[in-house]
Amino acid sequence: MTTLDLFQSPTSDQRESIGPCAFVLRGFALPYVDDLIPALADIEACSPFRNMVTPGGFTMSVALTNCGPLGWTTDRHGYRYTALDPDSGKPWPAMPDVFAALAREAAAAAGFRDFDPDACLVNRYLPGSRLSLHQDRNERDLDAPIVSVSLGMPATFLFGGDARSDRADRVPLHHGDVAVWGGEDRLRYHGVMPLKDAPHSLLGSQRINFTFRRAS
DNA sequence: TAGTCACA
DNA sequence: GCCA
Repeated sequence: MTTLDLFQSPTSDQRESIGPCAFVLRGFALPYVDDLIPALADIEACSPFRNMVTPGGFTMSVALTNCGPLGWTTDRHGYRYTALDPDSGKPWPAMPDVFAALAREAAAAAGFRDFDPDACLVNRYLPGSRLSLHQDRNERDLDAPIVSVSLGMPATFLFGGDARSDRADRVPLHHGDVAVWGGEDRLRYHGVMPLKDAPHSLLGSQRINFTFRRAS
């Protein structure tokens, strides 16, 4: 029996290793999609997608919103997690149970037990949207993994090293795929190539990504 | 450097 | 790779 056998999950059709502690779970989110979409509509109704500005003064091509106790935001002064939506002044919408369940199950399938996310960043990519290489390093607890769910149009995920200059692997991500990384891979640089327009049957010309984190 | 640009 |  190999180490991976210990992590087998009945709902995980296919697991790809992209690092010592990093995996792509192909199609893992598919059974959840019918519940995720209406929940997303509720979130968007409370806290609409918006294009935020980075500390460098540039507007992100990716539009975002959040759900859960904490939400990731950026402005001219830096990145941070906030309890309130800066646009509405109200708390971010609650994290739907189905979101938390998916994140927890995916983490477990990748070998990370008891993942309890308090933040879900929701990113919307339109054709041309991209995310340049960056690290997720604004979370208090770096022991918890990152769980990233892909819906809609496919994208090329870039998975680099611990330095920005390290070469990045290109990983295709499709509707329903879930990427999970943590442990020694927790601080690896990653990003998304400019999105190509290839309309998805369910979501049209967009890609939705949920990124679950333990921020505090 | 959660972005953009110039240049090889 | 530079810049800021």
